[in-house]
Amino acid sequence: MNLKADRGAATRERVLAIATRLFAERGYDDTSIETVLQETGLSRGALYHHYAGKDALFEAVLEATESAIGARIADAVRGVADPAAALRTGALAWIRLAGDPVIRRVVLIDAPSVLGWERWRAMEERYSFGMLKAALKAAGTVPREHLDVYAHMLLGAINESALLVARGGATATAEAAVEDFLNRLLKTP
Amino acid sequence: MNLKADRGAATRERVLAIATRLFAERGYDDTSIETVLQETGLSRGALYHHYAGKDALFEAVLEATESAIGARIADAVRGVADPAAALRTGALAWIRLAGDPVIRRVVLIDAPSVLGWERWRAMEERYSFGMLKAALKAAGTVPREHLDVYAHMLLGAINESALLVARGGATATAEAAVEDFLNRLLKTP
DNA sequence: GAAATTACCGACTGACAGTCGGTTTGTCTA
DNA sequence: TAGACAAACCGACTGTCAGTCGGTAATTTC
Repeated sequence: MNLKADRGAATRERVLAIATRLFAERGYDDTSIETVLQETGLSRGALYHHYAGKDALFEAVLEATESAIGARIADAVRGVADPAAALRTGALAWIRLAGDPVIRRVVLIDAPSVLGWERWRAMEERYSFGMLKAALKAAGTVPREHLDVYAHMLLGAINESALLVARGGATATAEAAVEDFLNRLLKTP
Repeated sequence: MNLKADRGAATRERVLAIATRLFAERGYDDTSIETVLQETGLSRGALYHHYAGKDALFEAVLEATESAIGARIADAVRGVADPAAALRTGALAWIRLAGDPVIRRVVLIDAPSVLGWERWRAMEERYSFGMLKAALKAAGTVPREHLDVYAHMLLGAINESALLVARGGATATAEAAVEDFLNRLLKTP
């Protein structure tokens, strides 16, 4: 079980890479399985052997993307001791990452409606949202009982500004505004 | 031009009401035009005579919904003199409205991906976002150059908590958290 | 009363996601 | 090492759906 398993894994990876590009370029709806087949050179049967359906393929793309984002933000934050500063650094890193069309289209726009809010939230929990909540807790300026709602609101706010930047807004202004926003929020009242 | 125009308008309204219900119950993708035809008793040709396509129908539904939301929030805020208080009142009203499945599904989940971020933003600008920005400006505690980004972040935050409540989260906790959130944000630094 | 406009009809088309009964090709075991 | 087994891969086929188009009927306009 080696040559064969490897071939399967390689195929899955190839499909994933191509599907990622297509989903980012055209969005979920305007990407046909037909196109994925053409670009990968695979047959219908082969594709459906590896991925249960179009949603499953999208979910795999999303999972890989979220994972990559998580790693890059973790990199940016590494070595920042102060929790509030880490939160700020992480948020700014995330905003800059949102310039990437894959992240914008796949993660910020299509994911909630394709997966449904439930599954989308579950995935976010494992990645960006989870990190954010932990950081917020470490900062210690938010009452325990509001932690969850706060983390949601904060993520919503940051994602929204990320979309704004991604849409061609002024990056510098947005970053300054986000810093200001966070400073106000994280101050002990 | 009366009997005829009236009949047309009545048909459009009937379709709109039924489509609204279907989109809210099943979401955009899982609502087929076929079903709309069955439930309205209309023919294909007639439907496409009134609405250019499925997106156009959805957009009409969204427009009507947003307009209704705007009116209800304006109602809630009417008579509140202090801008900051009005902002708080409006935000809480919005969160409560988000319990409605039509609003949750159509406005918060499907709209961005069906219309595309561009057209979605343009519509929000005319309704909730426009109101929010005006209120924020009136409050006067946010630097002018950050007003736009701030309004976006705030709307993102509020929408997110609205989704949380709509998904069955604790309403009271969420409302308290939102109040706290807004209080921190609106304080002059 | 004729021309124009509007509401409405339904068969048809093309695109697409997903299915299914295969064949081929490595892998494990008796 | 033969033969069972499973995984990778194939492509014709099906059902569903959005959208089109050449109509008819009814009403308004001139």
